[in-house]
Amino acid sequence: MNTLAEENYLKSIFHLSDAEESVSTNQLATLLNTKASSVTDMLKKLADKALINYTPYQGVRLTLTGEKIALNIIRKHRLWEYFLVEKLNFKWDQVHEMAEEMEHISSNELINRLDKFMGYPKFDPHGDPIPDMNGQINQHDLKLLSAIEVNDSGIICGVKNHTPNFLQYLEKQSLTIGKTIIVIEIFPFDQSMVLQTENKEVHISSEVANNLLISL
Amino acid sequence: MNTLAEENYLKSIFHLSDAEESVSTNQLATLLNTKASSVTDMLKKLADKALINYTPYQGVRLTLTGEKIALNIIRKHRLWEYFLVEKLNFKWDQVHEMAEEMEHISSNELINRLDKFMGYPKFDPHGDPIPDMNGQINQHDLKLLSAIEVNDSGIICGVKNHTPNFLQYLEKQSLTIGKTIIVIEIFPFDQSMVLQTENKEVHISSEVANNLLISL
DNA sequence: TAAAAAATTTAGATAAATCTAAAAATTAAT
DNA sequence: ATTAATTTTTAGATTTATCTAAATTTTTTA
Ligand SMILES: [Mn+2]
Ligand SMILES: [Mn+2]
Ligand SMILES: [Mn+2]
Ligand SMILES: [Mn+2]
Repeated sequence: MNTLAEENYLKSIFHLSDAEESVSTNQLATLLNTKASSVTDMLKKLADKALINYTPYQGVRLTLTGEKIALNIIRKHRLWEYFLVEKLNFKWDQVHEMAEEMEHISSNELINRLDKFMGYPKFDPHGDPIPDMNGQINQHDLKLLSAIEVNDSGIICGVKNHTPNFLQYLEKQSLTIGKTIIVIEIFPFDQSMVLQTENKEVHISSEVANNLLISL
Repeated sequence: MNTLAEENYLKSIFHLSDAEESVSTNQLATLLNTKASSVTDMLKKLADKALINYTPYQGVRLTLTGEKIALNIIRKHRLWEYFLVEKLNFKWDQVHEMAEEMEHISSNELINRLDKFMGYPKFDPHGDPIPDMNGQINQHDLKLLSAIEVNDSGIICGVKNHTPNFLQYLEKQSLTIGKTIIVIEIFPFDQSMVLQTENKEVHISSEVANNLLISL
């Protein structure tokens, strides 16, 4: 149906999209590790296929069809990540690259059966919601840890940064999905924070606080 | 490491190889649904990479490195087929095309964990042996049903033809892996056969007998 | 064993996805 | 409101895997 390159562009456009602004050529070039000229070429092709709305120099938005396809790829990515962690016992920092390949396995029948096999999980190992077969996402609203106050408490429900380094750091500090934390102190100098976790106090940088998603 | 096209060529060369003769350009073109000239181009590339021994006009053989790679792809193919049938409840005639995609997922760590997860199966849903992580195959020697005599009995252990049509036919006749059969009669006119299966007599064509592998 | 047939390779093109360098358009700054 | 900086697009190449048509080599047949 669509090539591997096209699928990766659609997924990236989806991830860069927000309600207000359209996605720029350079944003895509950065995320996809490619050159702006290559992006322009691909945008023309995706526009020809009616998967994006593209006005030269004005960036792009996904069409409804394009969004459906993007959500299906993300569904596959997250279900495979869940499989790798829950069934094959990989750590949460090991699965992203494998899922980048597996998300392109084409069969929807396969992914729907995998979904059933695992009991229809709602979130992937990084706390990201898994779209259902109709593209519906169970979106709960989360706050960045850096946006909450001293004495507030909450549950870690997601990460913004998915790099193995960050995930390994969190694992080591027991700052993993589902853990409850309380903000004990915020140092105004560098916005670093002291957290009370289930068994100990942890001092984290603002960089870390900026990449942890909390449900209050 | 190797491209998808390269992997498919290596696998095809492996499947077409036998002890005596080398594999010809045309054999590969037929199996891969491509043109002889395309095959020649690829053979040069694989020879440059030292994955095959190629003498123009004389066909090819895999090098030891090439064979290792081919066996690893076949291992992945068969383990994924086993997964699809045993864990996701697909029928044996539904899994081949999906496995054609999945065999190219690169991680060996993944495939080794999948192997463990499933309890180190020795044969895929079609009775084909699954190479272990060192490329060792548990080869038991099977005979074509068409090569055995009246009153001989045996167990169905494999199929030579893997098309959905053939597999669906076998399913319907209860001629599936593990079933015991006895040859009741062979008609000299067309080499068709009457078999005694566990619950009934079945009359099969020589075409069918030519594609069923039996252990005596 | 020479001609005919078949198999294989070479030459030259094409489509997809990428690149560099240059041109054009947009945005920001004086 | 010009000029300067930034962003984006166009033009022209490159790489990979294909293809068709023609040339070459091998094999078969008479
Ligand atoms: Mn991921
Ligand atoms: Mn994830
Ligand atoms: Mn198969
Ligand atoms: Mn099989």
